[in-house]
Amino acid sequence: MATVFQQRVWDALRLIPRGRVTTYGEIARYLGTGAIRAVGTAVGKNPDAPEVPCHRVVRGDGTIGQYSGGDGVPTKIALLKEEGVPVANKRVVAFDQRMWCYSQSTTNPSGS
DNA sequence: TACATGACTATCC
DNA sequence: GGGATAGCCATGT
Repeated sequence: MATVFQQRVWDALRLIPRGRVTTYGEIARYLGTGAIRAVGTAVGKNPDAPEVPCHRVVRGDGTIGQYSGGDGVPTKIALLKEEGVPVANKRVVAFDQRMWCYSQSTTNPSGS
């Protein structure tokens, strides 16, 4: 049984566009909470369905982190590469540029 | 209700 | 730069 918290986390994952990645902290902030640990737990308990790109979630420092399903981390890396996100040494290449920010989709990046 | 666990992050050595 | 410890919130037993 999935809790509301988990459903919110999975919903946030669906907002991540293909070829882009985000961090657990960003999701936690998007949900309006600092439960980073809880976010990671929720993501790990996701049904692993293609509707929930859990592989697009990496750690705050750009490392792949962990993954459940397939061969684990190797599968996560493979999926990211397939979407156009190069990964080297278990770390996202140009992570800072591929980091997805929910704020940029709700606010004007150009600012005032 | 209380304790232990976890796909994390930040700090200290 | 790398390894270990503490803090954090939600979940499961």
